Amino acid sequence: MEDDQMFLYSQQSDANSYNQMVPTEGETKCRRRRKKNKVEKINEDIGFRKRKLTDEQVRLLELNFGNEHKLESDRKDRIAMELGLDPRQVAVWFQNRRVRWKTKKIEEEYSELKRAHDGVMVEKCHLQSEVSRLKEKLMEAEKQIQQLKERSVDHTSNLSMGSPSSSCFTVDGGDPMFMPDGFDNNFFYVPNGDINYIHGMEWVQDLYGSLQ
DNA sequence: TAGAATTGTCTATTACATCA
DNA sequence: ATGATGTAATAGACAATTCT
Repeated sequence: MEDDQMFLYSQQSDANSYNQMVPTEGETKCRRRRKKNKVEKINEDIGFRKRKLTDEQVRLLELNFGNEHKLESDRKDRIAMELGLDPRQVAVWFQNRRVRWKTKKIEEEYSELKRAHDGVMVEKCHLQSEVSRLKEKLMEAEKQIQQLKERSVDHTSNLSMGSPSSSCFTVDGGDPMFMPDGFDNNFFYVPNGDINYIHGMEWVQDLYGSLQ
């Protein structure tokens, strides 16, 4: 029965039905909804039903498609002959197969992009939390620096009232400097003997600037 | 060389078969 | 019975190639 249907199909698929329909003059360019053509009407009249290709036919078509997605005329005729199909059927199968292949490829590319995007988003979250953590640390450091300055002012006023302090020293004959309790003096100590408080502040300012 | 015809491919859509 | 899905097939547009 299937062979009979194929025979009928081939009988109906005359050369005219393959030819490209050229739009007639004045015909609108927009797409119209397709109506049944002559061949379809004839097929309907004689009871022709669209049939699926056999597994073997599909297997061989897939094999050919795997080799080359495009279909030259000679190749189309040869495949059609081998499979007992109309060349037009082979061309249609290849066209639909290219569409499926392209759709699948787009889906795969989308999945890949989404995976990459998700990875970047996770990385972004990590970096944002790291920035928050560092900002908190910086604020804490600034608070401590402020406290140091305030104590410095207190010590200065105490000194002026004659209260000595072991944490007091001077830099190049400049203003007296004070270290807070528990603060390691060596933190600002430079081996060549140059004790430089200002350089220490610059380090903090640089750090702050890089986090802005 | 220009323009008509042909050919192949694409997108959009329809029609039909099959299955849950 | 029926809606969803897959796929064979068609229509129409367009570009490249061939023909006259």
